[in-house]
Amino acid sequence: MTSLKDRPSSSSLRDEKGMNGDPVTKQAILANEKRRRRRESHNAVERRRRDNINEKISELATLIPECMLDPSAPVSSPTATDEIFNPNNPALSDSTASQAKKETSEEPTTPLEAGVVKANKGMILRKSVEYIRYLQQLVSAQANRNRELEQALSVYREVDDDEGPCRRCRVCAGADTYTYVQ
Amino acid sequence: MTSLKDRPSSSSLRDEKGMNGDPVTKQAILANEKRRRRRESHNAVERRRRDNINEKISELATLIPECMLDPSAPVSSPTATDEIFNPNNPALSDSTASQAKKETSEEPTTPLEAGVVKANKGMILRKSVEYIRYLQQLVSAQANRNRELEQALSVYREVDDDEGPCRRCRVCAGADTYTYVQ
DNA sequence: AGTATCACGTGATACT
DNA sequence: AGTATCACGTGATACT
Repeated sequence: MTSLKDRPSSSSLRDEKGMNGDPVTKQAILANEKRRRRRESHNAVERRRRDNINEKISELATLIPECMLDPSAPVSSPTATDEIFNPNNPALSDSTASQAKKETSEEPTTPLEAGVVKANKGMILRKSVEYIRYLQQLVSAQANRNRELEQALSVYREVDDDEGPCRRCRVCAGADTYTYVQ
Repeated sequence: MTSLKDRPSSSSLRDEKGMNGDPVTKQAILANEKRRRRRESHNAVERRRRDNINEKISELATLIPECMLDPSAPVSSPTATDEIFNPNNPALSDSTASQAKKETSEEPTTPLEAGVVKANKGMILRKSVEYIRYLQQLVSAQANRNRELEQALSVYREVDDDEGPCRRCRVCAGADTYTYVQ
C-alpha cells in the first residue's frame, strides 16, 4: 500500500524554471517542500539516536575484559558461584586498555579458529550481561569474605576496645613466651 | 534512483488466471517470486537479529539497580572512588527482583517530575556502562580492603602458623570467661 | 545460495 | 510543530 509515495520528489518539476503561477502546482510544490524538510529532520533525529546507541555499545565493548570476547565462551551458567575465585577468571585484568584486535594477518585462516569474532552488537550485549552478573557475584563473595575477616579480626581486637590496649594480642605477636592452661 | 523496485509484486498478474504461456511473462513472474522469497527470508533474519539485541538490552535493564534508572542521575564522574562505600549507593540492593515501574497514576503529572522515565534503550545502555564502571571500582576497593584485613590478621596468626593450632585464639573466642593477667 | 552482519530511511506514535 | 521514541524492511556486504 501507499505506492504513490515514491514520486521522484518533483525536483524535475521545480527545475522546470517556468515558475508558472498555477496555484495547484505551487501548492503541491510547497507541500512537497514541507514534507521533504520534515523527513530530513526526522532522519537526522533518528541518526543521532542510532549513533548514541552504537556509541554506548562500543563503550560496553571496551569495558568487558577482552578474554571474554575472544573465545567461544561456553555461556556460563548463571549460578557458578564456586568458580568466582578461580584465578584464571576473566575479570579485572585491567579493563582500561583493551579492545584493539590487531590480528597481524599472515594466512587467511577462517576467523572461527583464530578465536577472533569481530564483536557483533549481539555478542557485546550478551557478554555485558554475563559480565555484570559475574561482577555482582564477585562483589557479593568479596563482601562475605570481608565480613569473615572483620569478624575474625574483631575476635582479637574486641579486647582492645573493651579494656584498653590488647595485651593478649601483643602476647600473640611475641608468641615465643606464652603460657596457657591446656 | 531505483524507482522501479516498487512494482506491485505482480500479484494482480498472477491472479489473471489465463496462465498464458508467454515466456517473457513467465520469466518475470518467476523472478519476482524468487525475489519475494529472498526478501522475506532476509526480513526474518533481520527480525531475529533485532529481537536478540532488544532482548539483551531488556536483560541489561533488569540487571542494573532500579535506583539507577529512576532519578536524573547526574552522570557521575568516572573517578569517584571515594564515594564507593557510601551506604546510600546504588548497587547490590538486590538486583534480582526489580524493574516493574507500576506507577499507580493519580494525576497526569509530567513524567519528568515523577522520576520515571520509561527506560529508553539509550538510557539503559548508558546506565549499564556506568554500572559496570561502578562495579569494577567496587571490586577493586573491596580487594584492597581484603588485603588490608588479611595482613592485619596475619599479624595475629603468624604465631599459629609457626606453632601449631592456636589455643590463644580459642580463648579469645570464648571471651566472656577469660582470665587475664592485667 | 544460504545465513549472518550493519546503517539507513520511514511511518507510527508520544510528549511538549 | 518540534523533538523524541520504536519497529520495520531493505540494500550493501561478508562469510560459508
